[in-house]
Amino acid sequence: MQYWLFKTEPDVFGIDDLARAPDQTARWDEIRNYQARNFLRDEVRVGDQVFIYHSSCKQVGIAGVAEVVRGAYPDPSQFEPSHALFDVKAAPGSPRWFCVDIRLRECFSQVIPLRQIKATAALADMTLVRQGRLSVQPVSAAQWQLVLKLR
DNA sequence: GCCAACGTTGGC
DNA sequence: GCCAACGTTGGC
Repeated sequence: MQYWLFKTEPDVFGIDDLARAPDQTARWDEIRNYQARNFLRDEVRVGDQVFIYHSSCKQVGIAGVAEVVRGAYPDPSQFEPSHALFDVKAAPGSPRWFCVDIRLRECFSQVIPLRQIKATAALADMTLVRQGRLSVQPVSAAQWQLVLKLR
């Protein structure tokens, strides 16, 4: 079992939307970055635990925990011509982009601020701190436990 | 809204 | 394969 951090813009789809979804389960889709895609497609497994991170919003930080309940499958949005992220180079037989399904496990009472994570010396090696712009990123077991202590 | 950092595209 | 130009991310 591995740990991950998934980013989202809560104005588009945040942890509250996940909480309201049927069975508190939703497709994690619209990833259009190769590094993130490779993690989703090749390494994210059913049962893996995921931090839900809110970006580009008032309260930037980690909002809660979810669990992967379905492994990688082709992201349907790439095949829909009307979709903003339609990919003309993708075909059902040769998908380029993948998604997974996740279910909410815990919504933190308060978002753990990015500021606080950056201020925690033991978390200085988190990908979140080192590489700001990756939307699917691995989290070590030690980092996972440390972040949970900041709740 | 600014802008740094990073990713992608495309000519050569 | 290089690299300039351009686009996107995302904190502040």
